[in-house]
Amino acid sequence: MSTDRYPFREIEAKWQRIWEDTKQFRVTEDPSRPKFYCLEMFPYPSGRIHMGHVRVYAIGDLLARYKWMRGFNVLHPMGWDAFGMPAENAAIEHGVHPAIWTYENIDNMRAQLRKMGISYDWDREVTTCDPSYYKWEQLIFIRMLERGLAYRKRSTVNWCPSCQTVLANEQVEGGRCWRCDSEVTKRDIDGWYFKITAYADELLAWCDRLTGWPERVMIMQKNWIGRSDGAEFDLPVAGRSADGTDRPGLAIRVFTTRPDTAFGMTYAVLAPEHPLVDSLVTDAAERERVAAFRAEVAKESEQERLAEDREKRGLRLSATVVNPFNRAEIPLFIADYVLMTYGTGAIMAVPGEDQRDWDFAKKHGLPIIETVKRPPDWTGEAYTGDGVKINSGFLDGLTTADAKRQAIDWLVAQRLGTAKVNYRLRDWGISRQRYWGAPIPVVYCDACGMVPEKEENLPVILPRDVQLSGKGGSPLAAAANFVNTTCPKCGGRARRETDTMDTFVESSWYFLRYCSPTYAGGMFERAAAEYWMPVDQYIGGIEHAVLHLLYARFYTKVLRDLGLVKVDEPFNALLSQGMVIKDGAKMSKSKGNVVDPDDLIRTFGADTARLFSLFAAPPEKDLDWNDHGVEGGARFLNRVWRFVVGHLEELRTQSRVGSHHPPSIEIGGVSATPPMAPLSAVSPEGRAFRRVIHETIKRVTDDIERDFHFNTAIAAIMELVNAVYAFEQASLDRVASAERAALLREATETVLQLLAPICPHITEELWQTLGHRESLFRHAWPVADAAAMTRDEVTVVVQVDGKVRSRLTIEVNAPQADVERLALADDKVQPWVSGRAVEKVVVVPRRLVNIVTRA
RNA sequence: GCGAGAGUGGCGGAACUGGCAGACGCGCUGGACUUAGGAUCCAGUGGGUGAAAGCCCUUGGGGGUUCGACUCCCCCCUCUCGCACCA
Repeated sequence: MSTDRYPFREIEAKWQRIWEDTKQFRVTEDPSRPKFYCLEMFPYPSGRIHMGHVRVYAIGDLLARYKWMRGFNVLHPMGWDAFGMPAENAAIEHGVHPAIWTYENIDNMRAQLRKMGISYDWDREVTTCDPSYYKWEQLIFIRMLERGLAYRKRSTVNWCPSCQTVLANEQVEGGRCWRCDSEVTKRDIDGWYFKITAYADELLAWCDRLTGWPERVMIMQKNWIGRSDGAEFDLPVAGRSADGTDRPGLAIRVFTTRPDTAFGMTYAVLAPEHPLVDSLVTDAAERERVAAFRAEVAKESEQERLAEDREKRGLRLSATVVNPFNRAEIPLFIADYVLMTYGTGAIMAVPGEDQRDWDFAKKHGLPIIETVKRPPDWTGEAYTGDGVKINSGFLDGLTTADAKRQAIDWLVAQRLGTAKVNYRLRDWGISRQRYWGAPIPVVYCDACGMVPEKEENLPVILPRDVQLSGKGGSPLAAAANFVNTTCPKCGGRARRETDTMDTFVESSWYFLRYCSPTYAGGMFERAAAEYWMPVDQYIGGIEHAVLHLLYARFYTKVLRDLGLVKVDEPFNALLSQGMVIKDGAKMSKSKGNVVDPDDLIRTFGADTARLFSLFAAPPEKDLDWNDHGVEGGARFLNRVWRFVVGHLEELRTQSRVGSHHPPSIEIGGVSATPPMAPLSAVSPEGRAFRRVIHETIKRVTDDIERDFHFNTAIAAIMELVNAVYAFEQASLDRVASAERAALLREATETVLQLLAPICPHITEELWQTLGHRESLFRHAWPVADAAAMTRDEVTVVVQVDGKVRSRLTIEVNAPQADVERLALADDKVQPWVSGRAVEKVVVVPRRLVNIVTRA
């Protein structure tokens, strides 16, 4: 590699120091300026940053600095998602206290991030394991408790045997723990829940309103919430009416999205764990069969669940139920394909219109009734499409949609059921049987039961001295000083809750804390939050599509309903960046394809690392890391450096074309250079070059502004630099030296300005070298000069029958007829037209002519 | 199975509302400067054919719409991601 690289080490250290010493990126609320809240997902302090961090923070900094140059008041903070399992595991393995481990890691990572030269307002740094932070979420917990939004229940939960804790549904991916990839098992356990289901509809509705979010993420969230509209009604158990009347004594409540198919119900199914099963069994023998079936299902469920084409297993009960629609008595089963966790845990089975029921019916020899007329060419099994109702009593002849409504109306009229909406979304289980998390601020008193801690006693501080074994059970339970307390209500003896909160609770509101990070009077200062919120641009990995991003949306709505914030949604726009890949695989130690950002920055500098991260791929796509590509980035920056340093004398002698020392105007604290006056009497080379300069400004601005296409923005800057080199050569004897110097100056400054958000150090340095006293980031983003971009002539492609045969250079506004005539007369076109009849000529102004011929 | 997205040179990737396919970078080839260069600069670089001008082919495959298709429509293939018995 290069031996004469620009001195990036000194430059980067120098500017990082200057930005910090002058607190250049410190911001305060300023109602007179437009604000821009730019936020990247804060990191877990694992100890070292990785290339994924480099990428996301490079993207964020580009946007922040760009907006800064556009005159926005930019909030760009950084902090630490500091609670979590790895700290605890480190403690168990190496005997370091999680707090020490965490804070050391934070120091390391902060130092690493500083070397990237990102425009953070470090005065706003937030660390979630600090009691002054989690105090406020304890307070909110109590508020939620008061409103029934936090509650405790015993339930079957996801248990990670490796992490020794409960996981929320969102934290199980394909039956495995999201963090450690262990297979998740089931457990019945008491725990705390946040009632996210109360917001299911609102979360869903906003999915369509958050237009700044990627479609993909919104679809994932919609699917996760999983709203389905249908009906719920009772199937009376035959011979079990309460008092010999029609009113059902014992009945099975079922949920269906297809009430229109009720006449096709030929059996019904309960989940094996359904609580009613016990009261339905008639004798000891059946009880035994049921117990055996349940045991079998429980045993195999975990592995079987993942098996493809799993056979549906079921057991017929002696009890039968009555289909209220047609009074038919039908068999009742328990079967593994019905889940207790969804709907009512029981279904009406309509094999004619449901493939699962069809499979089961075939296996158990149950009748199949079609209730929707099949299309003429139908050859499938269960038919799930729309159509006209048949075999359905009073619904016959209706469309499926009408029949659904009528069936529900009928159920309501008969007082048998109602319309019902079900969600796949479950309440968020937030209890963790771990130490390194925020304590849940409640106590258990023998006399008063569960009692929230008094607000004035908050925060409930996580005790320092705790034995961590990793062997299971909440570690806090063994901390007698912590557990034993007094009841906030009666003053009697009480025990503290020993579970801690899911760390996703901290990340559900950190963006609010950044608005007023040291505020001691509450979670955040109202005025500050009202000024800064919502986040204008959020940037982070797709892996949080339904985790953090859903929780944060929910939590924000809770805070809104508690009267604390005004916004409905925390993040106006989301950019979800792709992974960093190398050699076709995600970087990992086991694959040996890890690139260490420290090494990278040491060898090439932060500017190069950032440049390549942004250049190699558009942000939403995976980035294929390539060491040679990085060298290309370094080469480009060297090229910029060499040009400026090598032409310093010439560049310094001249101010910009059009005006000497353009006056500065102030836009929101940023001094703007007004557009250049149009040039008069300059050489053709000079005009062409200046057009390239201003076209580049437009391209780069559009690429950033329109769709985050930073890779093409960088390509455009590279083209401009190439053009600078070319012009430098070409202009030597053809352009007057004053004009040449002025244009080179304008081009150079433009390059530095456009490159500034991407590579802030080298550009600051060269900007200063050119004689500027003030930081580049106190100068405005350049504005493309429309006059410079006008052209007199354009190249028009001439096609004959769709194939390019020639090119014409013509006046921009040449009349269509002239263009057509010139094209037909062209030497290279002639041979292709002669002997053939010209059928028509298509002229696309300023672009192309297509001559269509016929033999 | 359902849902979403993607298939373009040796590689990463460009191509706005249909209008010169392959920008920019990597790699490679040649040249210049050099004691030397793995530095730098210049030139070339989709495939085929040709001495050259040129011609033909080319955006996963096959149809279609159109003067014109990477772009729009239909069918198929492959890959990635998400959900996965959600009634």
